[in-house]
Amino acid sequence: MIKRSRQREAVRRCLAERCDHPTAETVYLSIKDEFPNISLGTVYRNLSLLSDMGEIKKITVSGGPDRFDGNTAPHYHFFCSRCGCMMDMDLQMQTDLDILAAEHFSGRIESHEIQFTGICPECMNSHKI
Amino acid sequence: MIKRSRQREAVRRCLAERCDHPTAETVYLSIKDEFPNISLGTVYRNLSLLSDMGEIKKITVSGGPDRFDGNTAPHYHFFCSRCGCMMDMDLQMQTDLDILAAEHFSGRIESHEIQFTGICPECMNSHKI
DNA sequence: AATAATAACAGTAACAGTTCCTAATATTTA
DNA sequence: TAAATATTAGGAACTGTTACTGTTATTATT
Repeated sequence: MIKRSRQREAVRRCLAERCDHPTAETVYLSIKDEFPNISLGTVYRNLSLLSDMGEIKKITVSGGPDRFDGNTAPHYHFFCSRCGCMMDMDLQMQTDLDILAAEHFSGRIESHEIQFTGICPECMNSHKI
Repeated sequence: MIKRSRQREAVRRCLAERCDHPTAETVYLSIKDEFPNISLGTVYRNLSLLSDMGEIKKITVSGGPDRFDGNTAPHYHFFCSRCGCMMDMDLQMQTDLDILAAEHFSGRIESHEIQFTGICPECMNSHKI
């Protein structure tokens, strides 16, 4: 039986409010204003709990800590190789990819994820490249 | 100036020979037959060295250690959610995706990666699902 | 071939991100 | 209100990876 907790609410709320796909550490620091002595372990536990319940999404990034996404609707991500920021892509789901991939595959394909890489808009502006 | 070393050759050869996208640990154990006292650090160092030189590719997997791929030609991957194995997909590169994604994006898109998820052929056979 | 220069090594300590443990606290049930 | 128990804070422990150090292997020079 699951009980509600203020800390878990705060984690949930934090992810709902921001769209920058924060890390556990960032969520922790962000919540610390409201709960000065929240534990990092609590943040981790609730992040994976919410993730297991399907209320948030965990995003694995190469060579860095995991990030979390409050937007559970299927969508793709962009990762800036310059500043390391991550953002959602405005691109409809390519459902046909699963079908296309299944043609030469004898297993079962359930889903796919796409991660784009490049230079984010902000980096394009701030530095001349 | 880079000098050749038997250990690095072994790492390179190991990845060239197998197509199961081994982890650093797996490469280490595999090489240990030939070099009984090779250091895990040496394996890590050479894996990232070869990766930096573009001779192999590093693959980041959610909730597990990094894997390495001796096939540097652009291709997509499949990850089995049951046994955790990883395999190459027989699907041509969807280069149009970068163009499509760029339409509603003011940054610069350089590339993309796709990872399919589901049940691998072997798991489909061995267990009735 | 011998020597010098230095890249790479083995071994190990340190590190980052994450999970696990315990006694205390908060939430729910009765 | 009291009992039951999920959750917490805090910190120890764990995993994957990188960095450090003195030694060894490889290459360049003589």
